[in-house]
Amino acid sequence: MKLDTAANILAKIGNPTRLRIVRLLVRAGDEGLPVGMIQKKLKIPGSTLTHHITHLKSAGVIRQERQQATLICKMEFEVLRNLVDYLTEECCADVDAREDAA
Amino acid sequence: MKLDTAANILAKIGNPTRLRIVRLLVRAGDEGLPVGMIQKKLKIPGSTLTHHITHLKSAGVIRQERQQATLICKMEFEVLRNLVDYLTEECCADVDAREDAA
DNA sequence: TTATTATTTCGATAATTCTAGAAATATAGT
DNA sequence: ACTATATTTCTAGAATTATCGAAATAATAA
Repeated sequence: MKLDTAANILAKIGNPTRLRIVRLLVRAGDEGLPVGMIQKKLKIPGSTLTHHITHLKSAGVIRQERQQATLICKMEFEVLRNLVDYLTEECCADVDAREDAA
Repeated sequence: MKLDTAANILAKIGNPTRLRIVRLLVRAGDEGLPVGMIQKKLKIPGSTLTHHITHLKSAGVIRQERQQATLICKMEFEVLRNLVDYLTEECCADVDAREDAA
């Protein structure tokens, strides 16, 4: 994973409201959760919620699928997993500090 | 780890310049790296670098220790590890979606 | 105590992000 | 066609963050 990609995802889920959305969707599993249900739980205006959903989608963290009149938000678990892997590698990198890699 | 704490750390390391700083410091290990060395590698003005270092310190991601005339930046590895743990728990949370937890 | 190197603080501007009301669009039922 | 529900788009103001030059401070050596 490229540094800028990782930074982008981190920045997106680094917003408290969006991190709450992510938590909800992770717990919802593969079934996902309708936008309306997320709104109900977070108690924020729809336009604000859409704003945050747009950010999460743009970073590839979630996707949306229509089911009749309602839109279901689903976690892209692999993206999240890749991010954790990236951080883990960074975190546990060999201590024999390479001089390059900036 | 509280959600807001995690979100704060994520937001801080979600900036590309700061993520580069973190990478450098992780690779530098427990010895850390002087501010000047970081500046040399990132090629950014000192005041800009200080700005980012201040953010990372405020989130507890790094600390600074003086060694004579130079300030050494060091990674707070445990904080990073805790963050990864938090994300991993979120990521691998039980699929039997709890109705609470928002 | 003057000079030098290392780093921060100050201050100002530009850029981005957040928030949310109002209007628009989409889907489906009557 | 009309209504209701679900969600987004538009828009604009507020808030936060990023950038960096100039001046200030810290530590040390000459």
